[in-house]
Amino acid sequence: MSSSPGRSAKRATILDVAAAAGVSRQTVTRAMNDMTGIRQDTRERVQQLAREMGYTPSRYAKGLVQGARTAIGLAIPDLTNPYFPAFASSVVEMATLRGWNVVVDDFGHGSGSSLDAVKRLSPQVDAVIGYLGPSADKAQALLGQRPVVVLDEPAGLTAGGISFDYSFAAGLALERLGAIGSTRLAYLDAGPATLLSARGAAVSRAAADLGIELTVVHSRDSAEGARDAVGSLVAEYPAVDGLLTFNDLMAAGALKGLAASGRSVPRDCAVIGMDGIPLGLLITPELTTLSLDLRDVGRAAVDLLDGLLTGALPPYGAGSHLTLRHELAIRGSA
Amino acid sequence: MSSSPGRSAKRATILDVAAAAGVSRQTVTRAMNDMTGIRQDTRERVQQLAREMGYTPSRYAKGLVQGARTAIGLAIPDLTNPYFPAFASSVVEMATLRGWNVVVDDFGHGSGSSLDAVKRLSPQVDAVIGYLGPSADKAQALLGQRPVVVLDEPAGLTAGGISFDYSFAAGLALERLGAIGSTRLAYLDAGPATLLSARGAAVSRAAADLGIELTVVHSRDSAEGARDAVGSLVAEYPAVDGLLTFNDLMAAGALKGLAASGRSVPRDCAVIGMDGIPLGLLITPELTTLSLDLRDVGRAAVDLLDGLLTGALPPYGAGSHLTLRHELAIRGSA
DNA sequence: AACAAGTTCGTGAACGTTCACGAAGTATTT
DNA sequence: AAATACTTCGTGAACGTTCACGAACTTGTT
Repeated sequence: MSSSPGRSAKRATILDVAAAAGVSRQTVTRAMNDMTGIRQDTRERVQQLAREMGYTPSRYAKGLVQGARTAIGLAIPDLTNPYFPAFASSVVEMATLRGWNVVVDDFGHGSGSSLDAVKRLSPQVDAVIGYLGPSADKAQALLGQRPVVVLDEPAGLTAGGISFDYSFAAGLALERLGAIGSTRLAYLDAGPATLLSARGAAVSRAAADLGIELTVVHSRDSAEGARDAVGSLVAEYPAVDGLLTFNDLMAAGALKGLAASGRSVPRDCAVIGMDGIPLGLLITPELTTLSLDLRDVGRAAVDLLDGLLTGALPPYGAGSHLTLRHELAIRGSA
Repeated sequence: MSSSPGRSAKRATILDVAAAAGVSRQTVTRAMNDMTGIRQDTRERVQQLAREMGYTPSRYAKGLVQGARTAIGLAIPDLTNPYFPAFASSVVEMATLRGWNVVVDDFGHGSGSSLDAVKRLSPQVDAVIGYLGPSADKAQALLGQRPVVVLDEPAGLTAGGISFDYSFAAGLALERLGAIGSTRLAYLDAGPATLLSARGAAVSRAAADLGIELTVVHSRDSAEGARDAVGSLVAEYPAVDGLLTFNDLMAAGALKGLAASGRSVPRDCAVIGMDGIPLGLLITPELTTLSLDLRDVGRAAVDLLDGLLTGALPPYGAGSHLTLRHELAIRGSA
């Protein structure tokens, strides 16, 4: 059926090219890899022939004999949320510095869970860094001995991990809101209303400890979701004068929601985001946020993985888990 | 020197595990891959042993015998510019649908050129999609027979390509600016002042054709660069009342620059961006832009690559190059 | 013309795994 | 107790490449 010329069947191998050129394997190797010890005209003839036959050396055979280049997998929930590319960018940079390749899998297209991502990644990589969520332990099991660095989950489930001190962050935010006189506070969490995120839990606890009234509302993890949720929030709870959000993207949406409801930020209602992505500096007002240096996070993840891969760091041991702290970046919104 | 226990030296192979367990290769294979035909207790014993010895099957050997999974490389100038993750997200999604893996390389860390990225990618992938710029032909040479889909470059240099009809886009933008009464126009290009980008050339030509006055200024391809450049622009050319930018990120910066200079958008000066990234909806005013459906771009790139890989599409032939058109998304800024 | 030195090329082995098949052992039936 | 069926395991071959080494050919020197 296919009218494509002499295709399919099987890929051409080095032996096919050698036979066609009337030379040996080794000569073809020399021609393809620009090695020495081959006459110029044969080199060109072989290269030409290889091109015509559509020959490409098998990276598997090559890797087998030459020893492995290390490749790591990066499992990301949603490249559409600007937090993750910022993180990914830093991981890719640090990995490239070490000569590693990075295979990226984005499991946010409704196409599945982090576990599916790890399954797809598994045959191609020596290790994984990712936001794997609660199924991190299953991912580790899937990868066997290969190290995994999980972000934003409790220690111990995987070989390595990085988490964040949300109690600390929540304290900073509540302190700031108190300082500027906000007393009727709300927190906008990501995810279904039935489930409180780790960030949400920390904020609730911190508020309770300080005896501060806090309304918790929920929306999808997106700017649009946040905008709509904030619209409902101010309708039901008009007195709200301080808002903390799950992340910066939702804070941006919240800003739009507040504007649509005729509230001025920060005069009527202060807003604090979380994570400190560059987007925060482009919106109006500029976003006050609990900031994280994403380059540091990426660097820390890759450093950890490096230690795990070389064996310098004990898996599951001390030093293989890191806790980072946000700092408060005060800008226009609170 | 290293005090890590029994590490380094060489990776454990399947034979090491087999010897340690007193069984054969094949039995280890059966244990590791959860295959049938093995007793439960030997399976567990082997798995346990493998874990202790730090054994991980070589993906090269596995790939060699099982036949290749296809992996594609994605070469991106700068993951920090929100345009590229939006594009990357779509490529990753489409590739995942086909069961491909995606190796991402970001060459924007000052660490080098697109050619370096392709060099790093080459040993790991079967094909490349990327914004390779003018050195696309060299990249193709590097990859030999393997297909390359280049974005935003003229046809013919590589096996496949996708470009954009900037004349058409420029026409749309100038028409809109005319319709809302802007007559003293400026265009903010990315890159050094000595070089006019393809986008810039198209805008200049369109303006000349229409007999419209157009001032061209330059800045780095970043929001900050654009903000500063627009500050200088309004200082030197106070009458400017319409601004077109290289892309949306720079438009966002321009908006900040105009605000800092006390100009109201769109009243004092209208602004039109390019590419239609989601960010445009989060800033104030919402950005009028020459919009591209980035999911379409990613889909088109992967479709093209698929055709080239299977041989359904002739390399360098008709149908292996696509030209897409922007459409005008009218929002608040113009 | 003979020898040395350099250039060009080819052959066996190895990389680590899975596949196809056959051998041995164990349970089930007659 | 023998025959059968099933379970568990092992062995040769193959995947496609590069490395180490040696053979053949070419050129230069005495």
